[in-house]
Amino acid sequence: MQNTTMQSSNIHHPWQVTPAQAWQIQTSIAQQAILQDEVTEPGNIVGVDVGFHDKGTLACAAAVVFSWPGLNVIESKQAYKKVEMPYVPGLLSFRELPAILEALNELSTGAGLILCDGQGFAHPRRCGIATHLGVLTGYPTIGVGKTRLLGEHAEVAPERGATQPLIDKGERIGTVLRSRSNVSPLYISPGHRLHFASAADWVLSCCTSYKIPQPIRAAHRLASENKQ
DNA sequence: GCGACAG
DNA sequence: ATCTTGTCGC
Repeated sequence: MQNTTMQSSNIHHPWQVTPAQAWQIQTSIAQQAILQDEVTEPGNIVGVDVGFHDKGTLACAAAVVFSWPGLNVIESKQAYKKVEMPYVPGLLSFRELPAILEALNELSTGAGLILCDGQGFAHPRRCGIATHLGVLTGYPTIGVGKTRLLGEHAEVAPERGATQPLIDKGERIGTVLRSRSNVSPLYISPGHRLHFASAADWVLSCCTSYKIPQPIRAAHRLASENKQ
């Protein structure tokens, strides 16, 4: 169906954009995100992250596939891409997704569930990097932030597994999760095809002895490693 | 106008 | 994100 006023050609939207263009794209993507639980047995859980090299001019994205619940590495790929956008709070996906999408394309198998560094729904326009990646690829995604972008929450108990809802303007936007006892908590929010509780459950199931879930931890190491 | 501000 | 060694605490 032809519609010349269509404002949401997601699949081919540009990556180098002005803030105004980014907001329009994010608003469109957010409307397409599904916040209902659609993940039962993921088959595998993929961690993705980006590291910067050559004084910040080159991005290296890594995608590491883990079995679940065994959490063993099944496959890992890297993709290098020149950095085209600066880091701007709220527009992280435009800077990191191009490289991440290439790394994901290198995988020989599809993803059952993807864990991303950063927020998902817990975003000003409810379109963090996890949401953006989920809607573009169709894969279930979860945003795992090491720090807060926005929202308020009560103090989280110090024991592993403790949680508190993350709230913005009276609306729930995520979960603050203590993934390891006595260590600063993670900010979890659904990206695509998952709800709040299950998103936190999946992340916790991937946190063995470290604060950061294994898939993201592995992707972070691979994306940031010094090569020579 | 003054802070806050994923990676 | 990135530049970087030792050190305090469970």
